[in-house]
Amino acid sequence: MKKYRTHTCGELTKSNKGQKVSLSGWINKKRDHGNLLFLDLRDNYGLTQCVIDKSNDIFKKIEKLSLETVIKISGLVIERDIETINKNISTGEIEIKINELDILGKTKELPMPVFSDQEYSEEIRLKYRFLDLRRKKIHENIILRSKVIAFIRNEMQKLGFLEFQTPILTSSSPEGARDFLVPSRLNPGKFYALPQAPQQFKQLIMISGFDKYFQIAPCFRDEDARADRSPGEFYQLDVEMSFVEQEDVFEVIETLFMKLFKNFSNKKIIHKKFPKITYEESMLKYGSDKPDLRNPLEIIDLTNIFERDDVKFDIFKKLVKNGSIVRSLVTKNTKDKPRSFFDGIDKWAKEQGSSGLAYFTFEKNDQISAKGPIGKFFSEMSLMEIIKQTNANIGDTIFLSCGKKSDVEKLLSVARNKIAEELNLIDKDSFSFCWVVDYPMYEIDEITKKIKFSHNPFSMPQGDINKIDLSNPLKLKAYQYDIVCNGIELSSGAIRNHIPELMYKLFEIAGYSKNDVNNQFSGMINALSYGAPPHGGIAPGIDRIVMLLAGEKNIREVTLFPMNQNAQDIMMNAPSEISEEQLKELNLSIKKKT
RNA sequence: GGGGGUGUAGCUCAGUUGGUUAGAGCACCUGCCUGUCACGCAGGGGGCCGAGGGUUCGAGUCCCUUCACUCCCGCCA
Repeated sequence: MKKYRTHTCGELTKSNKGQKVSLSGWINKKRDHGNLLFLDLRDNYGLTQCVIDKSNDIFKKIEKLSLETVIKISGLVIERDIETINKNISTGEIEIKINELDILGKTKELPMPVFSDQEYSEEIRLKYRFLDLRRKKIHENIILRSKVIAFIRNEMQKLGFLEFQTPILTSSSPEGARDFLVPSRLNPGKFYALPQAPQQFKQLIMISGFDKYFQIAPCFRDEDARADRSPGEFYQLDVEMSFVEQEDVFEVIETLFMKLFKNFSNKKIIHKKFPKITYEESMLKYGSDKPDLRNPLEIIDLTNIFERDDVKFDIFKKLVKNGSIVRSLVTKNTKDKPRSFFDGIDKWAKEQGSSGLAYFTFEKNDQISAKGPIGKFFSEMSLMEIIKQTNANIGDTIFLSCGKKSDVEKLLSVARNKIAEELNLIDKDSFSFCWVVDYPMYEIDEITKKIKFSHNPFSMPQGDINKIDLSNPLKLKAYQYDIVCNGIELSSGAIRNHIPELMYKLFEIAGYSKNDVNNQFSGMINALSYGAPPHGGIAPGIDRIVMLLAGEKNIREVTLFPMNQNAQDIMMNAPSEISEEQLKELNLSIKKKT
């Protein structure tokens, strides 16, 4: 017989009736009736009710045990009377009549309860993460994460992909996020960088002839946190394929995601074939390159309306004359919504740092008119034109934002979500995937006004490779794509540029000389010169996939040991100071704060 | 770097217009209780009201500064 247990706490049923068993686990809950005591024992697998009465000598000892003590109990499996069966747990038909007890691990008074539905502050949860992780919901999330990763590995292998590990200590690269740096002892004054993604390595794997690669890859970026973004580290399903075009990558990912989401969730997947939306269209209709397609609202440009003489709304007209744009959102049949609803939206918009959202509702008595604070500024003809352009009906409301293009996009993008939430337009029981394609190769840096890569500098520009027109770089599109689900960006990817001469030209536009490229991407550019296959890939975020499947809004709910917003691990006390010896060995000195 | 929210018992929270000795539930301790499954009942211990300064006869409450956590913006090829 095993030392600690014959069964787990989740497996005994009435078919085990009469057996002498041993269970080990945590005391989840005690119900002490004075002469009779119930004790719920918990382990990874479930709960089992154990019972003891005062006729047993160890009754007094058990009474004194506090919750979360780890014990081993032995006793007989008893079938419960029908009226005392607990249907909520798998072992609810039976209980164990305790006759032996071993205390395996004592506990101090708990800083946070384990068995409770209450919510706790992040601080206490992260500090005592090992207690937090005993709680049901997050415990199950972490198990789900394990199963999702196992499933992905299995599917990828079935699709013919090979899993490889790439270096964790690598070189810093100039593009992209801030690097985490590691000083080199053997090379004083020099630093390794932790990979932001195995980008160059996965391309090198293709050039090495392995054809199809994947990895559950840790990625490190020293950027500020968000609810859906851990500070420090996260995991990607890193994928790269040789001799492929964009569509080949899409096919693999769609196959995998359909299976994955069907297997781990009951929510419906709205599109069997994921729709493709161009970057330009997405920015116009949704104000964002990660649209939530569960949301039926779409943004429509109405700048032209404010160039008409029969529209008297001078604030917008003046702005439009100076180059501003006007875009709108239409809500269906909202004429009976109280004034407080509309003013609430406007107030909210102002809180977002904008100048607010103007609005009016279409009415019809003798003629079409607009009701609302700015309604009087519009002639009937202009209203009819708005109705034509927006497909609105009488009774619908139109919200207007005016300003600089990027500001209008940003505001209406969040307003779209806000208004849809308020009107309950989003089907929370579904997944809506889409591809965002045709990203521009370059964009203007708003601060330096210089041309820079808008995404990945290694992407292949669209068009015939041999005669790509580089004279107007801002018009150049790349084979660069994102996959989005429910407004969450899961991944971006690209067909890579495998032609060194073309790469030099593209880098030159972004201000890198041939020498810069040779120095900063030496490994890659060198390898591309020795026979590189056309290749491309993608890297979906594992944490965000699990978040979606678990129905969580915060990435820490699916991460075992996350850091807090200031990138500290308050349980392990990281980051921490290091000794003088260590500094000396690394040739470093710390500047004292002034 | 900027903006919002929060901070009161081990935990989750209440605390009126500034006014007696700062409360509740859970947890902990003591007692009672043989069918509970969020067991019940009675009692008890536990507070630098995040910190510092100010206004006031009097501050958990008002003002200023500051710290921590969190959400958002910037940032995230």
